[in-house]
Amino acid sequence: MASGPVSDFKTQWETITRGTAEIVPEEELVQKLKRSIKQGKPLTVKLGLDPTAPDIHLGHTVVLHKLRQFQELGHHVVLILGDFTTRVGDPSGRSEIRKQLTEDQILENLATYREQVGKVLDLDKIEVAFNSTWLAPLNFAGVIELAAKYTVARVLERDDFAKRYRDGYPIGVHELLYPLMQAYDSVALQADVELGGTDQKFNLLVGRDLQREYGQEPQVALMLPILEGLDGVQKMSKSLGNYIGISEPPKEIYGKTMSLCDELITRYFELVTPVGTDEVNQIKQEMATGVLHPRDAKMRLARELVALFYGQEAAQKAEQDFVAVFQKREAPEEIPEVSLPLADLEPDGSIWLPKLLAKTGLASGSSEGKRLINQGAVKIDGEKVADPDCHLVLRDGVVISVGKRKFARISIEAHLS
RNA sequence: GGAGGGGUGCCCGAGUGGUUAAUGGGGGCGGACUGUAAAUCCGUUGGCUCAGCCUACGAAGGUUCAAAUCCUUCCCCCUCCA
Repeated sequence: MASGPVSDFKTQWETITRGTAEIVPEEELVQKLKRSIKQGKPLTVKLGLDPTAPDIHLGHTVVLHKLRQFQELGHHVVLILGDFTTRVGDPSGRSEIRKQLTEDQILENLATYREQVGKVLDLDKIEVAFNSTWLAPLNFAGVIELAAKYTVARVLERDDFAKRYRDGYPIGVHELLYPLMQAYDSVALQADVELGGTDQKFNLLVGRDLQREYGQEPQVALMLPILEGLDGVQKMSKSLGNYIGISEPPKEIYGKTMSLCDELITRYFELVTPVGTDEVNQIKQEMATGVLHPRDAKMRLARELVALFYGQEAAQKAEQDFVAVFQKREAPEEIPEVSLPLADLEPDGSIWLPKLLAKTGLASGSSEGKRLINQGAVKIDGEKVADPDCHLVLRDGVVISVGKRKFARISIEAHLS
C-alpha cells in the first residue's frame, strides 16, 4: 500500500459506507476524509477488541473487514487489544455483572485472538497496540482525574445501566468506568474514527466526549450491524449454535455456509468477505433477475469464506467434497477414523450395532442409536440397516454412516496383552 | 415485616392419587421433497447389560398397595402492600 490515502473521495466514501449501520456524525466523516485527501494525511482509525472468549466467529469479523478496508484505502489503522479493559469487562448489553477474567485467561485468549484476527487482517500492515500500555500506568490520581470528566448521570443514561439500576440489579463501580477506559484509548491514539458494532454506540460516543474534554477533535463513530446467524433471525452467537467459527475446519465452514438462509447471502458477501462492492452488486442483481441460482451464489460465498481462512486450494477441496457428499450422495473422501478396542467386541467378533454407534460417537447413546436405525438413518458400507437389534461382525475398515453427514471408518485396535 | 402466586423433561407449558417416561408447542435429530435455503409433510426426542431394568416432575423426609399430584421441613423465584 502506498503511503497516504487513496485520493478519490467517491471511492473512499463508497467503500467505507458499504454495509455500515450508522455513522455519527456523517458530516464530520465527510470533512475528515476530504481534509485527509487534501493534506495527504491518513486518518487514524481505531478498533478495540476485548479478548473475552477463546474463539472468534464470523460475527466478530464484520468490524475486522471494515478495518481492513480502511487499511487498504491507505489509512492508519490501529487494532487495540484490550488486555486491560478485559479485566473490567464491557457492560454493554449485559443485565448482570460480568465475571472478571484472570490475567492468565486474558493472556491465553489474547494468543488465540491474535492468531484468528490474523486470518482476516494482515497484522504486519497495521498497528497493534495493547491498552494496558496507557491504562496500566494511570495511578489512582489519574483515574480520578479521568473520572472527573464525566458524570454519573451521563453514564447511567445508557439503556443497560438504566434498566439494571431501575430493576435493582447491582452495577459495579468499576463497570461505570468501562466506557471511560475505552474512551481513553481514543484519547491516547487521537483517533479520527472508531469502529464498533451497533451495540457499542454508547462507548463510541463517550470517546467523542472525552476527546473533546482533552481538547482533541472528536472521533467519528462508525457502527456496523450485528451479523445474524445461520438461521437468519437471531444474532450470531456461540451459545445459540448458529455460528461459523473461524477456526473450524474447511468442511464445516463450507457446509454451514450452505445451510445459510437465502435472504442473508448478499449481506454475508457484503459484511464478511473481501469481495468487492461492484461484484457484490452484480451478484445481488443476478440473483434478483434469476440469472444466478441462490445455491450457486451460496457456493461462491462458501468458497470465499473457506479461502479467506484456509486459502484457495482448501476452498476447492471443500467444495468438491461437498458436491460429492451432498449433491451426489457419495461418501466423503476423508472419513474420520474411529478406533475401537478389541475388548468392546463379543468373543465372536460381533457387536450390537446401537452400542457401536454410541461408541463411535455417531449417536449419543445406544438408545439413540437404536432409534436412528429404526428411522433408516444408519448405513454400513452404504447399505441401509433395518434391524435395530442387529449384531454386526466387525471387519477392519467398515464405514458406518448416520444420516447424510456423519461418517466413521472403524479400525479395530490390536490386542496388546 | 404483611398478603398472595409459583418451581415439571433442552426451552415454554399442561397435568392435582393409579396404563404417566408424563398432553401440547418450540427447538433438536431422522426421513420425504429439495438447493444440507425457506415452506410443507411424516417419524422421533431420559438412560441402560433393551420382551426387562434404572433414573426422573426444586431438595429432604413422610402418608399410601400406589404420588409430579396428599402431609412436614428446607431452598429458590415472582407479584402486591409496608
